[in-house]
Amino acid sequence: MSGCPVEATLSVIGGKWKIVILWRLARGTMRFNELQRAISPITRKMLTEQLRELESDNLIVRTVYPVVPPKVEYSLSEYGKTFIPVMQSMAQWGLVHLERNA
Amino acid sequence: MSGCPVEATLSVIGGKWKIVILWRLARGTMRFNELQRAISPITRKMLTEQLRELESDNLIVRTVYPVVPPKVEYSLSEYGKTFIPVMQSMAQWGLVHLERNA
DNA sequence: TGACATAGTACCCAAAAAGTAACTGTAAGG
DNA sequence: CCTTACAGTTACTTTTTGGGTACTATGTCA
Repeated sequence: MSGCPVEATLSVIGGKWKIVILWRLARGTMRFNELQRAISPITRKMLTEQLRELESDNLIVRTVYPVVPPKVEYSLSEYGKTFIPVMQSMAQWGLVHLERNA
Repeated sequence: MSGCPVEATLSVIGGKWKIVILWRLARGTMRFNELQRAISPITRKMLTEQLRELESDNLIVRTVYPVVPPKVEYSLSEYGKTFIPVMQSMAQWGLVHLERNA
């Protein structure tokens, strides 16, 4: 919107849960309910919304298996993987921050 | 809250404008109205709130000069400066993202 | 026959975040 | 004497966000 790179990043990961979701998926593919349990107390509604947005930004890939009960897997796209270094630098700083405020 | 380093980082910079403010201050000290003009359309209220929170997290320093009209300067604290690399990696990724979606 | 599991959607309401407008004090400049 | 500048604060309204509940489909298991 503004052309500022930092704001561009924020617009993609601005959602309350997006980075947490991406951070989980960085460790590997997960199913919907798996994500929900991992990130609790996120609600199904919020999880769905955030996943849809991440998908439309091409950061994650949604794979539906036509089975019953339904099976849907989420994973980072190749593009989404380019975001891992950013999250790593966040994690590193967060670690220091946690120690500092311990 | 959760002990997750990424979430810890998010809790500090979660405000809508915080990173933008920090990113500005990374280039140097700024006065209140200077910041407001630079970050428009942020409102005075929001700017005040975000600055106060950043200050109480010790990321920025507020310096008041007892003159009329008032003069208040904001700058990154030493601790705040440790966040610059994180913002740089965000900016880098944002640049690629902007090009990709150009 | 009936419950269970998965991955959602639809709708309504409450809470939180953000915006708006008016007000503060004081000195300088016209 | 009236206006402008700065750096806010306060009260009120609006918008956005998030939560709760109920509902969907259908194959398997008991």
